[in-house]
Amino acid sequence: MALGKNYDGQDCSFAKTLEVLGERWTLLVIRDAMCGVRRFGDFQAHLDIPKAVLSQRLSALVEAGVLERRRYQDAPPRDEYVLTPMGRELWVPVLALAQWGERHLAANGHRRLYHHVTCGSLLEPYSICGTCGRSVPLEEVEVRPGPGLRDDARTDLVSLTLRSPHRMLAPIPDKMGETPEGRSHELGGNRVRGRAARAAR
Amino acid sequence: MALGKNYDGQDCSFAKTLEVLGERWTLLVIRDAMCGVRRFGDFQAHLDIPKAVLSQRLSALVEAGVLERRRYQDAPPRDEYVLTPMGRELWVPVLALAQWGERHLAANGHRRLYHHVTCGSLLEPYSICGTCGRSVPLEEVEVRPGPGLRDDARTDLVSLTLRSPHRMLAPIPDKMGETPEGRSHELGGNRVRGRAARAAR
DNA sequence: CATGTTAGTTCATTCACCGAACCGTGATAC
DNA sequence: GTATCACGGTTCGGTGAATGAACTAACATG
Repeated sequence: MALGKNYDGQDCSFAKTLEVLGERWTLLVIRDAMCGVRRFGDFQAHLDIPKAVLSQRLSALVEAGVLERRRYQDAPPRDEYVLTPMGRELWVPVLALAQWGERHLAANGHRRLYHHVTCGSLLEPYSICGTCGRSVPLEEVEVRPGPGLRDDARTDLVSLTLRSPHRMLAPIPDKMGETPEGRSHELGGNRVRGRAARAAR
Repeated sequence: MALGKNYDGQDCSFAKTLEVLGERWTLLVIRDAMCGVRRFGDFQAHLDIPKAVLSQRLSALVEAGVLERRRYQDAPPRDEYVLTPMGRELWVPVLALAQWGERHLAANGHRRLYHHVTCGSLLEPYSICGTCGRSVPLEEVEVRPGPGLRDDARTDLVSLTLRSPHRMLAPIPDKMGETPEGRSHELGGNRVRGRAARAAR
């Protein structure tokens, strides 16, 4: 619980919302899920979050109906976590928070640009497409790297994938384009290899 | 800090946003400020938050530029906390989160309804007025109690004020309409008297 | 001068987060 | 077949933040 249980008389749904979304890491998990992150290891490498916390957050979000846990492989049992329709509706507040941050906290220019995938236009506030004038749902959005992303040293699979334009909700691929070596410096985590073998069969 | 300091390589402003807004209680403080709560005691009584935490959150929000601390009385030095323009821009994400919660988490119907004050229409997502079609800024919004608020037992000044329609950002009044007595049951906090004396001079 | 009000701070306890280590299951290497 | 590795967790001890109660400061009231 994000705010103690004594909420019997609390008067607005905002508090209830924060009970579901307000804990540390939770909104970042949701944002990653919107970008197509589905697997435990990808969340973990990209967010650099303790596994125990990630596990608890994923379970809580499944419990709350924001994520759905889905078996995608039985051999070693593996699940992935995907947004439910209820979770996808969080696009509005998530984008609004992101755009607020871009306006007021991004010193080096925007880091992520959100485009309407059908016409390519940049999204304006409220997820409104500058060309169509319509409000664009998450399914029609593409993230592109912005100028503020220049010096991004992260080497995890999600960060690498998002260095190119990426359709929201489209799964992060199993591997990247075979960067042969010279990547094992940094702080030990963030390895990219591995899934290639299983995926190749 | 909401998420540890190791954010050198973090890739989206969303994380930075959550460093400012993501801590426990912070968004509730902002939401209260949008409703016109300005004084330490009113925040404290309405949110039922430990004073130490409230003090820390208010200072952090002032530091971040979301709130402005403003002396309103010198006799005993007293400050009030009001939203800056940057803080007022948080209306869009705050409303979006509130509306998401109302849709998905409010079992007994909506608790708060947000109306465009000039034409009276209910606000749609993105703070768009159903009648005008324009996006409505916080300054033109009125909160009204919704059907889900039926059994609201809270007796603090803010809750009492919000039982009637209230213009957003309009300060919570110093006192209510003299409910003579019969209010000192409950759990000890939440007293309403007191400010009448000073205000009357 | 005793009491009350408001906005804090201080302090001890409790709780959540953290990182490291460990575990279970299956795949791969030898 | 056995050793090793990858993945997705769980367990556990240490740390830091949240909590609630008590205390303080500055003034007002009676």
